Amino acid sequence: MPTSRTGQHAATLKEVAARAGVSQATASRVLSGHPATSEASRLRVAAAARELDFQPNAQARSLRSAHTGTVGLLIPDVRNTFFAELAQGVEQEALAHGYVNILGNANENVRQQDAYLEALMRQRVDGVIIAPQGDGSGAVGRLLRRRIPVVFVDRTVTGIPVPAVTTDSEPGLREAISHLRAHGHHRIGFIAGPQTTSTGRERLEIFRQLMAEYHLPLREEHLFIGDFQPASGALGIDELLGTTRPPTAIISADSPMTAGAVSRLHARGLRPGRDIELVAFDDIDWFSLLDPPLSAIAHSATEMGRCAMRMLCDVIAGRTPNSRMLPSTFVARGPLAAAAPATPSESEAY
Amino acid sequence: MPTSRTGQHAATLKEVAARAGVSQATASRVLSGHPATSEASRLRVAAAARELDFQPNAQARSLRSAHTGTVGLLIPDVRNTFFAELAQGVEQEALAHGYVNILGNANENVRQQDAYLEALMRQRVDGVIIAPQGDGSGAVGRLLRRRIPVVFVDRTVTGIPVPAVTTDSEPGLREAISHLRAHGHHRIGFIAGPQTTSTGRERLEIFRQLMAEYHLPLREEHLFIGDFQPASGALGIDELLGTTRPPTAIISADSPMTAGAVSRLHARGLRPGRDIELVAFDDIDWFSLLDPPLSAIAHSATEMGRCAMRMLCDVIAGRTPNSRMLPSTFVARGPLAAAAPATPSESEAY
DNA sequence: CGATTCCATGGAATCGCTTCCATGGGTGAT
DNA sequence: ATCACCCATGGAAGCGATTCCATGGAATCG
Repeated sequence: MPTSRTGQHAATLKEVAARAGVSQATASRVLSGHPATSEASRLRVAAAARELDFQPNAQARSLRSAHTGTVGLLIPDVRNTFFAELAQGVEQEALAHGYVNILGNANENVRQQDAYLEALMRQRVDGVIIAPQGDGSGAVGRLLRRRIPVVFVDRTVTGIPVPAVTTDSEPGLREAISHLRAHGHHRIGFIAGPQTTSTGRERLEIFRQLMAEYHLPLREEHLFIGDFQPASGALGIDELLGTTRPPTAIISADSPMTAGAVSRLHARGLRPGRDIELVAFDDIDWFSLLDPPLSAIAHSATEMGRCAMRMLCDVIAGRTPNSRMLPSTFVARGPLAAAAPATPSESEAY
Repeated sequence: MPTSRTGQHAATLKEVAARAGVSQATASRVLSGHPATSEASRLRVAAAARELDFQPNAQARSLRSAHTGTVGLLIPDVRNTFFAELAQGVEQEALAHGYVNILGNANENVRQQDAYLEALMRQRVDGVIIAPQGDGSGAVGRLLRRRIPVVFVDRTVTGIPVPAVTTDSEPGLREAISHLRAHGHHRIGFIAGPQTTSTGRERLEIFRQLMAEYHLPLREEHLFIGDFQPASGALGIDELLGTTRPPTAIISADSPMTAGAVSRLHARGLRPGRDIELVAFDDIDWFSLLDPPLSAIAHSATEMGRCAMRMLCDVIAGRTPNSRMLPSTFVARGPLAAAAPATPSESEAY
């Protein structure tokens, strides 16, 4: 059992060594698993450490050995379920690799992102996983100049060559649009994310291409650029429904905006899935609890997080992992889940 | 602009001092805002630091000065919106006080909680905010023995005298039960949280007392003990509805269990708020988007987080802040929002 | 004008740990 | 029995900052 130390200050290696009757060097070797130790000293040191309730000082250790055993994870918004799950994925994998995770929340705000990155650099984290925003002009650039291992997750920054794990939004969006068309929707609106983020740009771009490919008319007034936050989803609904020929279906580029959109539709007395079709990017558990349930484009946040952390381990180890794209799939629910008249090929697929 | 250093290694104070043509001591004083510095050296050092893109090494600094500028926040589940918001609150306040926040996720698991606490102690955080579980026998006890500043948030551990900010669940539950009774519900079920957590125990206890106080019959088979996770909410529904005289209303002790409960009710073809009344503890934004919307007991997670962080600052400063209880309120929605026949006093309150 | 005070400064110790290097005893090979 | 080798060990040098203490020049006072 831990001894009667009053706990005034944490025990140091020196004290442990003294108590075990060995040198500091030997004590250090035992405690950090160095092979060149004898059974005898191993036992003595282990006992002393236990008795003194010894916890190595991570600061001192990393000051000397140049790595800290911590990694930083910077996400744009903890309250966004997608990123919360992503964080959980990173964390699980980090723990498995013996890393501690410092989670920072940029609040969809470049300044706060940079402030956090500075803090992470000061903490000398061994690597950083970041879902970046803006261009690489701020702290992201400094990170790279310092040769700190970095992995991008979910988002990227154009022109910055960093391994990334992202979602291939194309298959999910394709299926969604194909479903919508099959169900008779020709005027499809899009509530996009901020064009300062790669996902914001990319999903909008793919949407445009697919609309063209499926020969669906796209009016600029059926596009709304939001900021990935709930309020802008609500605003998007107002804008899109205020047009002369409003869309009959709307795709929203992330779940917080979708929440805002659903809320505003309710306020207008419209029910998504009945009076107007709504498809969300990101599949959040409560979407299926609405009545009718919401169709969504799903991709695994947890898997993305785990993957990013494994990649970061590679970068830290000096390797250069390839970027990865995880698939997205369309989850048809409510009216869209019913068989559509004009798409025999897809129905046969099941 | 930052100079042409290749960024091979981070600049050290020594290099800055050399470039500025002053001693290390002076450079240190300038950079840490010590008053005893001349205008001249202040300018020279600042310039040198900027040119070398100097970032003080937090490890070295805290090795010497015994505080690290980091605090730890340990929550049971990031994916639980309540705790995500709480984390956001803590983080905002921490940032405002110049602290960086290491967020740990215990996953509602005592072992993982203890593993994280060990890591935080190794990192020599200046303080810890924790929503604890279990008794104080594990790492929580060691934390205190080490005299590391600790604040409990949301939950507490009985017998451990640590400042805490918690929710007073009584007013919210009282209003909820009073509303339910006014609307003719006499058989009220309860899906409780794990009895290893203070909130799990407390909410159940208060529920019992209030049922007695309102002269409502309480059957043990209308109580289900879950684990604060979605699956147990679903299980709770099965158990409670499997009784010979099932409850007409159910209160669920947190939002993930509520999500599970709603989901299971759907699967059974029942709609909460219509076929059976359901009231959630924790008010999550999508509750109001269901049809009919879900009534809930609300308390502010963000405020709780901010409050906890302020309290932790007090503890770190050597003060002994008083524990605080934040109020809970009942948000009546759907059928429960309609005026009830038999409660004139409450209706008049508005 | 000489003495006291003040303040910016540099030298050097220190925080707790890791790790290089030299040492010495024990082992296996010849 | 002798030599080479191996391996556990201790001494000591840092890692990069902060901070105490002594110092010397300028400013202030009598």
